[in-house]
Order: sequence, then C-alpha cells, then structure tokens
Amino acid sequence: MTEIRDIWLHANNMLRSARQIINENLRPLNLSSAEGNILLHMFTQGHELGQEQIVEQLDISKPAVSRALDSLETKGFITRQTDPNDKRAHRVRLTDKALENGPAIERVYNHVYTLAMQGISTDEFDYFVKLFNRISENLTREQEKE
Amino acid sequence: MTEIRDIWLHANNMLRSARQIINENLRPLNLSSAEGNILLHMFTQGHELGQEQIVEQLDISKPAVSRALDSLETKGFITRQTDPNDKRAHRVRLTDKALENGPAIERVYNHVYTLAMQGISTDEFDYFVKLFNRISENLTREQEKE
DNA sequence: AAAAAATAGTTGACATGTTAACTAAATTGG
DNA sequence: CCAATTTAGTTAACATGTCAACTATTTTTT
Repeated sequence: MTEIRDIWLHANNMLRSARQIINENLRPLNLSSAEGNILLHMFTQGHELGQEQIVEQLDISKPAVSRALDSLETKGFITRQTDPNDKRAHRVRLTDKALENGPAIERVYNHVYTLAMQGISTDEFDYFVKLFNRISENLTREQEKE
Repeated sequence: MTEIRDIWLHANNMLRSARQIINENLRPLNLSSAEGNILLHMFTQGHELGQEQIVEQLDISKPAVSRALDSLETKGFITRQTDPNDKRAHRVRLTDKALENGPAIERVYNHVYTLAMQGISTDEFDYFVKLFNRISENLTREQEKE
C-alpha cells in the first residue's frame, strides 16, 4: 500500500544519495556539494551574480550562502567585490580556476541527473516535476501564513 | 522549461516547509520534528521496538536515532531497557505520557499530509510515489557501488 | 572452545542547513 | 531633508543529519 509518508522517505533518500555521490566525485577538485551547487548555478545562470540573487535562485538561506562563498573564496573559485552602485551588496564572480574546472563539475552533476532518470521517460519526468511543484507550493503557501 | 534540477529545489523546499510546520505545531508539546518522527512511527508501527528497527524503518543513521531517543527519554516520552535476550540491544517503549499525546501528535502530521496533497487525486499521488520510488532506487543502487 | 567477524549502540567530529540578532548602507514618506 | 524602514550581508547559536572509531556483546569459523 502506498503511504503518504513514503514520499518523505524517498525525498530524503534521493537528496542524501545524490549529495553523497556528488561529494565523492567533487572531492578530487577540493569541493563540497554545497560549494559545487553554487558553482554549477553560476556556470549556467551567470558568471557574475549578487549574493542575494544566489540566495533567491537556489532557495538557500543567506547565512548558508555566505559561508559557502567564504569557503569558495578561500579556495580561489570566486571573488567578492563590493558593488559600486550599492555598497551593501557583493558582486560574486567566478575565477579562472572555477572556469577551468567548469566542465568537470558539470559532468559530476550530469552524471547524477542521468542516473536518477534511468528508465524514466521525458513525459513521465515532466509530469513528476509538475506534481512535485504543486506539493511544494501547497506547503509553502500554508507555511507563509503561520 | 522543466529542469531536472528543479526536482532538487522542490524536494528541499517540501522537506523544509514540512519540517517547519511540524516543528511549530509540536512546540507546545515540547517536541522537535526529529523526535516527533520517531514517536509517530512508533504509534503506528509498534509501541515497543528495538533501536535497530527504528534505524532501518525510518532510514536514519544510528547516531541520529540514538540522540533523538536520549532526548525523548529525558523528556519522558520513551524508556529504554536492555533486551534480556541480547544485552547489546535496547527495547524502546512508549510511556503513558507519549500515549496520551499520541492523538495530538498524529493530528500534526495528518495536517501536513493533508495540506501537501491538496488538489491531488489518489491516482496522481500513487503515480507520483511510484516514480519517486524509482528515482530514489536509481540513486541508491548506484551509490552502493561506489 | 578460542579467535575472528558481525551486530547494537554510543561518542566525537563535522556537513549543511536554519533562525535571530546584528551592522551598514539605501530607500522612502512625512 | 531626515527619521523610519527596508535591504544585503555577517555572526552566533542551534537543529538535524552524516561517517569514523569505539565498546560491549553475540555469532560464526576453525
């Protein structure tokens, strides 16, 4: 019998497994999955972004982004500069080091996505995402009320 | 356009929202969601379980279960006794206090499940869980190889 | 039966996230 | 134009989970 609670088990399991695979495959590059997530986003969505944009687009809290960027900066994958038009804001930019490693990093993520989708058709996948979106919105909407 | 990466966003968002709602609603009972998850499981799956069973059935690591049970024991919701047939193992049992609060706790979780499933039919839901199960297994299988 | 391997649970270190409280800068509305 | 509010980012505290290493038993192998 299908239990609603199974969704939580599956979701947790999917995220944990993916994170573990990503961490393992990023280790040779001296990157964690939290850091890789941000780099991947910047490769595809913009080589220069404000921190606030990263927070919003990746839907992660400001402190989590702040710390991941600290670490990425120390490791030489990004730079942070004060935005001249708004001295509160930081422009985050990918370094050459990041760009050189871009293809390798993208490969790690594509590997995981390919694995996850084995045996699932595009139609099925689209439907799945659509349903997931609805569930996710159902909860977000309610939660904002509280 | 539907992006594979959206699944991760939805999954994270769903789990976070649900956790926050549950935490808020369990707070008056002096329980966290990590603790509530275990109690809920025991209400429905067995008022007396070995720790190892909890680990397996909820798919959470041994240390996480061990610590949540420490806290539940301190708060008086469970007791732990050494299994007479295996002195390594602990029998975890719900206390009267837990049983009294059972209906309230179940209500919190049912509320979240109901919210999440708003506007989604049973058929859609079954299909969703089936697909999720496949994705989850795809990753678990691979990850075990590494 | 003794040595070796497996199992149940705990502890420590750490990964990744959150909220709350703060600073500094920008914006707004009286 | 300036007091009040909002916004970008950081820091501290903590929630929840992981893995690695440990203890204490039990089971298996020889």
